[in-house]
Amino acid sequence: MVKTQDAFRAISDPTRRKVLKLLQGGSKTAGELAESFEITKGSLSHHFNILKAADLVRSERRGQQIVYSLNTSVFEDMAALLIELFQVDRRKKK
Amino acid sequence: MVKTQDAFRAISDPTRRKVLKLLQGGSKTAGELAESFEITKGSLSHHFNILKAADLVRSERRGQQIVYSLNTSVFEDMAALLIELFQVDRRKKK
DNA sequence: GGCGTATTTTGAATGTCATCGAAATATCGA
DNA sequence: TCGATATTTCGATGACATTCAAAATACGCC
Repeated sequence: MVKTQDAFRAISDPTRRKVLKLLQGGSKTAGELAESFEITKGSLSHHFNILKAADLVRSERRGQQIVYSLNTSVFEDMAALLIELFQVDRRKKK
Repeated sequence: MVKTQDAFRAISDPTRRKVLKLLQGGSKTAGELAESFEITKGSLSHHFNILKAADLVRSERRGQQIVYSLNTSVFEDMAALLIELFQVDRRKKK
C-alpha cells in the first residue's frame, strides 16, 4: 500500500493544505470551498481527486452538490512514517 | 520561514526518504550514500541540496569527502504542522 | 605546481504537475 | 423532457523536477 506516501505528496502542495484547513471547520461543498480560491473549479477538482486518492478527504453527493469532509484516519500512519524517518539508530557503534 | 513546508516537499520523494533512512545508522559520506543508489552522483548531489535546504540533513567537509548526517531539529516542526492539519474544530455548530 | 580522488555545478533532455477553458456528466425542478 | 446549477473530466500549455553526462571545484599528497 503506497497510500501514506501519497499523503505526504498530497500535503506538500499549499492549495491542498488550505483545503484541509478549510475542512477543519466542518464539511463543505466543492462550491463553498472554491470561494476561498482564485483558481478554476476544474483545477480544484483535480486537487480534490489527489486528496481523495491519498485518503485525506471523503466525498459524498448531496443532491446537486458534492460535500467534502476531512478524513483523519491516515493521520496515524503519517505520524508513524514521520517518526520512522527521524528515528535515529542509537545502538553503539563498534 | 517556509522551511517546514519545504521539509514536507522534500520527504515526498522516495530517493530522499531513502537517504534519510540510510543516515539513521549514522553519518555517511556522499560516496558511501551513492553506493545505495542507481542514479548518478550528480543527481544525488541535487537531492542532498534539497534535503539541506529543508534542514533535514547537515553536511560537513572531512578532507576530500563530505559527510552527511541526519538533522532531527525540524522533526518537531513537522509534527506540529501535521497535527495542525488534522486538528478538527470541535466547537459545536450553531 | 601537478595529479588523483571526491563531490558539486552546469546545461540540456525528459517527465511530471498545476492550471486553464471547454465539453461532459449528474441532479433537480418545472 | 428541458433548462439551470454543481461538479468533474479532457486536452493543451507552461512551469517546475529529475536525470544524465560533462565540466568545474576542492582537497590531499607527491
